[in-house]
Amino acid sequence: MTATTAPSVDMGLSIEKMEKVAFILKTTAHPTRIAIVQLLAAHDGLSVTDISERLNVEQSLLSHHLTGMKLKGILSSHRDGKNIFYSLKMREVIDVIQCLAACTFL
Amino acid sequence: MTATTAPSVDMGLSIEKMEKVAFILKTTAHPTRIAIVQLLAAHDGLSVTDISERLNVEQSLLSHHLTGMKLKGILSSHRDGKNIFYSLKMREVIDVIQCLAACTFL
DNA sequence: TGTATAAATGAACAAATGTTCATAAGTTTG
DNA sequence: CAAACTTATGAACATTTGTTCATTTATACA
Repeated sequence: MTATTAPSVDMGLSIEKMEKVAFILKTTAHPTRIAIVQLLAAHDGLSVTDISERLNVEQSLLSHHLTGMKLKGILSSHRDGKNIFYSLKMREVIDVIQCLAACTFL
Repeated sequence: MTATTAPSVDMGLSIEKMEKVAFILKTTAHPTRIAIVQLLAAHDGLSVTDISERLNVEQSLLSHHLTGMKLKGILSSHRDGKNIFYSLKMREVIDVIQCLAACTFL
């Protein structure tokens, strides 16, 4: 994105809120990341290898996604021995995905 | 995105659905586009200049967003005289935005 | 201590996105 | 038809995002 001012609106959502919404949408809008959210929604606290195997995504790439999502507040993690376990921090994200997933038109 | 296979999952959402969800999230995940959706959710069928003025976004840039969103099935449009009026086609998108917008933690 | 295992990191690169600017293409009206 | 107005388009460019690969860091365990 190049230097630009956010659009101004008179309506429901404030600019800041809109940007936060956009932020959440963006950080989640990727097949792998959505799969991660879903997986963790069902089984909280999985190790990287767990996730990697279940989703069939290569270690390094997965790690990039995970650390990114953690950085952005979507996930949290803690080490236990050799493994690092990830969990959903921002559980609200699930709602959005379920909401869209439920759409019949898809 | 470079050549990659989508992650496989055993869970709720199929890969195709997940990609469609990602698609919707992505095509909407932008402050201006979210603002457009919101605006059209409230006032259906606005002209480009209308939108441009209300959102304070430059004509050409807005047009790019609008035609993109139309191309992707989010919006529809029809010409009436000099003006072209845009409306929300995929109204489900509103739900997602409202859902996120309502989140108190934002 | 050395080896294996688990995960993160960083450089390099490819591709997608967002933006700007100038210009074209329809439409109305004098 | 020409001038004014409304919207689209396309090239150029900057920025961001996604991916790969090689390497490093951290931990466990023989």
